[in-house]
Amino acid sequence: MLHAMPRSGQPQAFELVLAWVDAQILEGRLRVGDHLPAERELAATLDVSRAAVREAVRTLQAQGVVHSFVGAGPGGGTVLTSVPSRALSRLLRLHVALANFPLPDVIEVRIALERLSARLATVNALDEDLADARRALEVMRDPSIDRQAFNDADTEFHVALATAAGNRLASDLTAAIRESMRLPILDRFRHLRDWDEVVADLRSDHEAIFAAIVGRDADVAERLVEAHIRSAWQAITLADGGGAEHTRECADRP
Amino acid sequence: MLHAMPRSGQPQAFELVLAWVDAQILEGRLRVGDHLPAERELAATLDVSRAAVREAVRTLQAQGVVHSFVGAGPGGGTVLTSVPSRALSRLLRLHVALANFPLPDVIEVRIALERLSARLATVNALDEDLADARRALEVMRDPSIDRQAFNDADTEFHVALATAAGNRLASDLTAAIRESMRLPILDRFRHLRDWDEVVADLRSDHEAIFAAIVGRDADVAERLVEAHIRSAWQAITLADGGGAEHTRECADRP
DNA sequence: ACTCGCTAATGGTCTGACCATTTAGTGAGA
DNA sequence: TCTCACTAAATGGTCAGACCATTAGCGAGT
Repeated sequence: MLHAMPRSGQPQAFELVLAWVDAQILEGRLRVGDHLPAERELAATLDVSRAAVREAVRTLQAQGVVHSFVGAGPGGGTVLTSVPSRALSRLLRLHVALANFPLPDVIEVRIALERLSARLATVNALDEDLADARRALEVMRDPSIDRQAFNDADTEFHVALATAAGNRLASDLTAAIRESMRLPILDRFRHLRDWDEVVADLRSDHEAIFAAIVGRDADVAERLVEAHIRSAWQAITLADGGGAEHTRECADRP
Repeated sequence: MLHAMPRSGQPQAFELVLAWVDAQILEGRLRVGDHLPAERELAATLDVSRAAVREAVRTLQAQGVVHSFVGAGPGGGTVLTSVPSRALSRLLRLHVALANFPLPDVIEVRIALERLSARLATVNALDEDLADARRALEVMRDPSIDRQAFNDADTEFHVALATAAGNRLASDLTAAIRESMRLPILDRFRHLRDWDEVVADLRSDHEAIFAAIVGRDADVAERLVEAHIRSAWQAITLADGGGAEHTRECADRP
């Protein structure tokens, strides 16, 4: 049910390797921090070529399950990791770019997740957990900040709240969603006419959300987060000069 | 910021290919349904080996972005797809198995997502959109149903609601989360003592949720969904005979 | 006891070959 | 002219074997 089957019923060579690793993980023989057998050894064990093993490793790497290091001894080899956020980010980003996930859908999910995070942060977060969020607020207070830097600090604020909430899945998804929307948001930011007005609203939204969380008012925090995300999205979609509508997410990386 | 850098500053060969594909997608030159250049051709274009291209393709495949077909002509080649749900499922399943995402965290996110889906389904879903959910309800009404079949119908019910809600990201995430919890849930099901009582509760929960949705009462639907998920989780975690606690997700696939 | 250098093991990469599958064209036969 | 079988080409799938850069560990020499 899980893996795509090729034309015939035979699993592909790299799927054999994936199935082997799956089984090891499921049966608890492989845990985070453990080393996979060396590529040549695993290839010999499973009677496939080393190329097949490497393709499987790439698959696992794309899922954030392993990370490879060159060199001999304990420092080298392919190790089970626990960094799913990068993998989630890349996956979401690609599918948003392909329009498999329409942005309005993403926004709704983002609201649901950040409402959860706001509530959890209100209940669980200690003061030092909120240090990152506080720092992001400081950065956004700078009147001379440019649009990209503001957006990055904005992202950091929301991700910091999600992290402070202590729910790993929620925070990783939140980070992934923000990352997936980075280019579309920057594109709309660029076409904003009343930037100063928008950024003032965003600033006060953030301050109010933060105050509600440190004030331990979960209901208000939840409500403010939802209102903030909705109004911000509306501001950069409806109020733009119309230039963003037909602008395909154009690459601006150096 | 996105891709892991190897030891030195040089990007790895397969990352060159990924970057190229990324750029094509971002600039709109590659859309869903389009063919990637043939592996040999792409290798020549980017001046890397075919093995490197294949590793990149495996990465993209793991992200649900492409699917490969053997053979010449339009029927063959590697094609951009839009099936992120399998990729999401596998990613979540692995990380749940590795305990990178603790199950209680997953449950909280699931509640947030399904509350959203319930609300959206109440507002958006036409009657025919709910046919799958209705069919799953029928299946679960069978008194002689075994635990695995019940769980599969249960999953189908929740996923059908999410699909009827019309939010692709929410439904894909819901499906992925259910899939990632399948083995842990089945394991706990197996150790349940008062199965008949639990299943009766689940049945009535589902019927009530469905009634609230067709009755267009979003608030009630949301509330019922959250209560249902919480009570079901509590029933299979707290009320089990203690056997599930130390049972590592043991494989039961054929 | 310390240092230097060698060796082995690792992943990273490339080359070149062969296979199975599929399409498209081509030619022989009706 | 049409039809069918066959061939050729293009595709991904797989493998074997080589070489490289990096790293850890060991051992000889000081």
